[in-house]
Parts: sequence; C-alpha cells; structure tokens
Amino acid sequence: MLTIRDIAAKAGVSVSTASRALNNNPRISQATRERIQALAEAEGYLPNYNAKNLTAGEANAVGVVFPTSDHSQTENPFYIDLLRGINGQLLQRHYVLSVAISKTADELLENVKSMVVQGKIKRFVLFYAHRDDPIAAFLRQHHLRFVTIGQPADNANDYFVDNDNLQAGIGGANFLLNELKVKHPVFVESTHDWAFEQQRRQGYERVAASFNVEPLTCKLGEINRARLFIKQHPEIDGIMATDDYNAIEFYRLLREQYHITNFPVVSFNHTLPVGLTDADLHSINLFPEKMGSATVALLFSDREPLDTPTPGQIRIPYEIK
Amino acid sequence: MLTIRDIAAKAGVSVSTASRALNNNPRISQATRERIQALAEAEGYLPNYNAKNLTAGEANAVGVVFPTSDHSQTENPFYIDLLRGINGQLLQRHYVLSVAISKTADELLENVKSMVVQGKIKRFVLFYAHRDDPIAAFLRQHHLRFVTIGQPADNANDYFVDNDNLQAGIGGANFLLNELKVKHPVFVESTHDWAFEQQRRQGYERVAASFNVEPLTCKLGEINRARLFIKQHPEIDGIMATDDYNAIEFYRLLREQYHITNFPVVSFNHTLPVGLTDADLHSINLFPEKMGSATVALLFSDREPLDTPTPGQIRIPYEIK
DNA sequence: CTGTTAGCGCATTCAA
DNA sequence: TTGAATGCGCTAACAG
Repeated sequence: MLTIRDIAAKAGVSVSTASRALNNNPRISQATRERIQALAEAEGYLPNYNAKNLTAGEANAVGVVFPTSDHSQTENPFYIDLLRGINGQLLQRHYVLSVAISKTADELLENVKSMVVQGKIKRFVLFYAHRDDPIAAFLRQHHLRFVTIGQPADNANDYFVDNDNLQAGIGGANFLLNELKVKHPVFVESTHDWAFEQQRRQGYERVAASFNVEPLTCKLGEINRARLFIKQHPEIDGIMATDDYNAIEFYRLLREQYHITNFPVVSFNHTLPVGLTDADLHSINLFPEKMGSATVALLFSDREPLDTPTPGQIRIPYEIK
Repeated sequence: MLTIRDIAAKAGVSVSTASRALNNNPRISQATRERIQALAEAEGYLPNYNAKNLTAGEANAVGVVFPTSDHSQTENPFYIDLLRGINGQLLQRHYVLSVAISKTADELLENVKSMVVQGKIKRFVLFYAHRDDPIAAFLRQHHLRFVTIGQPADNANDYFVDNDNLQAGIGGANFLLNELKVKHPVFVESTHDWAFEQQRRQGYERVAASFNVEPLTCKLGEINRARLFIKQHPEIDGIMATDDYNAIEFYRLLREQYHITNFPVVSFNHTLPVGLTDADLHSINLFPEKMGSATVALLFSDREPLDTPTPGQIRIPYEIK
C-alpha cells in the first residue's frame, strides 16, 4: 500500500512537507507543492481515511438517520432519491455516507450515539422532522451539525431543507382549477396531520377562496367514513391530495360510486410508475434529489458559506406538469 | 474523551493489559479481564473506531451498493427493508453501514474504489445481481467479500441471498388456482427479462401444466400491445404478476374493457399500501428484512460459520395470504 | 499472565 | 520554506 512516506521518499522530501503539499498547507512553496501533488497523482497515491480521521479527531462521514416507524411505505422512493442527491455531493468532498436505520427508537439512538462517540461523525441528516425527537436533542446537546428533511415543528433554530409546501399547494390548486377546469375540488390528506400536509392544504384553501369555491377536505382514515363523505359530496369533480397514494385511494373510492373517466387529480411526490391509474393524474415533482444536494450544502455551510437568503433554511422549488 | 489509557490508569495496569482485557484476548487472567471490563463499563469507556481501524487495517464498515439506473421505482420499498435487516445485524457486530449510490456507473465504481482503497472497507453488499458488473469484478479482483441480493446470472461462485422464486411462483400459482378458483390465469411480467421473473414464471407454468391449463404470458411494455392482448384473451379470470405494480397496471387495462369486480390477483413484494386497489390482491411477502439479516450472516461467514446446506447461498421463504 | 516498546498513516508542533 | 520529533488511540510483538 502506497503511503505518504513513499511519496515523500520518491520526492526526496520529508513526510511533513509531503503532507503539507498534499493538504494545500500555506506554509510551503508553490513549486514543491505542485511537484509533489503531480508525483502523488502519477503514483496513484490516495490517503488512508482511518489515519486522517484519527489525527483529525473527526470522521469523513455524514450520518443519515431514517425514521423508525414505517408510516413511510409511501415515502420510500423519496428516500432513495435523497440518498442519491446527498451522496453525489459527499463524493466531491471526499466524504462517505453512513446510515442509521432501525425498528426501535432506542436502538436507533444507540446507533447514532455510537456514530458520534466511537465513529467521531460530526454531521448528520435526519430524514424526518419530528417534535421532541431524542436524536435531535442528543445532537444539539453535543453541538453537532445536523439538517432535517422537512421543517422542524418545534425548534426554529434547526437547519432544514424543505419544499415550499404552501406555494406548491397554491400552484397545484391553481393548476387544478385553471388548467383542469375543476369546479368542486376536494382536498385529501392522511390522518397524521403532518406539517407539510397542513401547509399544502393552506395553499389549496387560499386558492379556493380566491375562486370563491367552498374548500372541502377529506381525511383518509377509516374507509367507510370516506365512502360516506363521497356520498355526501356528489359534486366533487377533481382531487387534490397530499401524496400519490392518498390520491389513488380516494379516486378508487370515488369510482366505486360513480362512473367517471379522465378524472382530474393533482397530487405530490411523483412517485408512481406511469400507467398505474387511468385518472388524469398530475403529480407535483418535489425534486428530492435536489433536496439532497441542498442538504449537504447546508451541512457544510460552516466551511463553505452559501448564499441563501435565510441561512439554515433552503426551500426547493416544485414542478407540475 | 475517555481513552484506553484512562481505563488502564484507573485500573492500575498497563495499556496493553487493558487492551487485551477489552478484546477478550486469551493471554490474560480471567480475574483482571472481568475487573477491567467492569471498570470500563462503569466509566462508560467506548473505543475509538478510527484508531481501531487504523491498527486493524480494516474498517468496521460494510459497503452497500445500490444499482445505478433507476429501473427501480418499483423496488425501492424493498431496499429500505433490506437496509433495516442489514443494519440490525451490523449493530450487533459493532459495524457500520456505508452506502454507495450514484447516477452514473463510473461514479459508482469510483465510490466503491474509494471505500476499498481509502476507507479500507472489506465487505460489500450489492443490491442487484447484474451480469458483467464492473463493481463485482473489482471486488473479486481484490479478493473482497461481497454478497449480492438476487442470484447472480454469470458467476456461480458469488455469494448471494435470494428468494426461492421458483417455489414462490409455484406457491402463488397454486394459490390462484386452488384457493381463488381461477381457471384462466394470465402471467404478467416486465420487458426486462429479469432472472427472478423467469423463475417465477417457471413456477407458474409448472402449476399450469399440472392443472392442464394453457399457460399465458403478457409482457407489459407498449401499452396498446397489452390492450390488444387483453382483447384477444377474454377468458382471463385471474392475474399472476411479477410485482405489485405490474399487477395493478394490467388490472387497470383489464378494467378498461370489462366490468369486473373482486378480481383475483396474486403478485409479489407486498409493497403497496392497502386500499390502493379494489382487486382481490394477494401479494406474496418475500421478507426483505430477513433477506438483509441473512446477507450479513453470509458476509461474516468466514468468522462465524453458518449452517446453511449450500454455503454461500441463502434462500428466504415466502408467505402468501 | 503482564509490562515495555514499537508502529499503524498522517498532521502538526517546534526548530532550523 | 523545510525537516525532525511527537502524538492521535489502539494493538501486537517481544520480554520478562
């Protein structure tokens, strides 16, 4: 294995100069720096991360924490794209992506603690934004940098990356009413009261008001309640849902009672394969991969100042078509 | 930070004895071992991984490699469960899960190379089983241990974890014909000719033969071809599909042409939220989390001998209900 | 069984 | 600007 000693030897310098040259330390001449870097490149020298990490006291890794309970069957595609976006950025920085995922909250916390204490990982991404989260608390307490995916409900100072859910809600509702000519849209959401659902609903309600239509919301919980809801609202001629699955489920219930065709639907996440439904489905793309990239930017903003208006927050735009 | 020196000092022994005690080295007395372990436990001592890794010349990490191109919208939920299964096992072994994921094959290979050369990672899991895979080639060449998810097509010596797709195909087809009383089942697959699809189809065909029904297969590619297929086969009264998405899509096309209700469907992966379809959907659970656990068992089988009939191969059973 | 010493690969202090 | 020496935390070879 090629070490820095070998490079130093071949260059006829000491290890410390080699080290300085390779790390762009200012205390070295331009000439030898370039000479040694060229040599290292030519020889195919690559530093040993474990050694670097040991001296640095910090690992070149970012911990990505998945939520425990799987409410998330529906969000999974999102996670993979997030990973892709994050790792793309990490590669450039010679960082590695380390995952904490577990069924139980206790085990997950242990996982993160071990990453911090034993692994010397100092930067984390939380793939959720729960309130009273023990992991976030632990990270705060240790003054470690972390970014949540989604706006945190309880701590305004946390860094986060999110969509502009309000704007996306407005955009989606406008699309439904303007482009798809819907007169009586229903807003469909889960029973979880997620923050992003409420924000999207607000957008919907705002647009509804401007169109002078009565806002109408259905929580998708007990199925017979939803069926009843549909019976009571035969006027519904379009769906806006907080995600693709809610949209498809409500649409299915609608079709149980009415014969409909080419039914206008706007939803979020762009997560279903085409051809899965015959509704006129327009799913808003939230660009999870871009969210991943932005997350890393925020995560390293102490080293690489960024130019967002609100430092600590990034909002990714949406696209509907 | 608490180091092994501190523990040694408090115990009144040298660092090396402390090290031996903590690593269950045989060359130490039972008494001091227990004493020091108790002390370390009490003081909350935890070893620094970077230091351990440096001396060991090997990282306590397993590299998990995702496939590049996303044919995989449909398989993503599977990935998350795999991660969960893998990480659950890694935690017990004080190992960490490191992810390689990228859009381009070149970048992915660089990612893995870096993990090996710079990160000293020696064990990998490939979330795919492609033929002529450059990453598998690289790992083989460096004599590193890796396990693929899915039976590799081209290299019989590779370790893998898979489902028993043939048996599952048989089980699914039997369920469709016996329990759901289907007389004219159609087998629906993608245009990819994945190995697992072919194996499941074989199971279907074998059962069809035993029931004296003509096997019938539809590749779900160009949509109008599928529509035509359906028109030509009005006798179809049940679906067996290689995954939930194919099942739902074919079912949708069927409903375009016929009024059907409570239609029997058997598919794989158990990946859709309930309530998404009104077909009588029975999705075969392949226990991806168990696959993850088994993967780790295989990955460490050099240290911890396992008791599978065929070393290097593990097949996870399925469940249908 | 235990302690002393050296070394893993690298960065950094201190001298020169 | 460069080199020699020291240490990061831990394990292992070698003595005793």
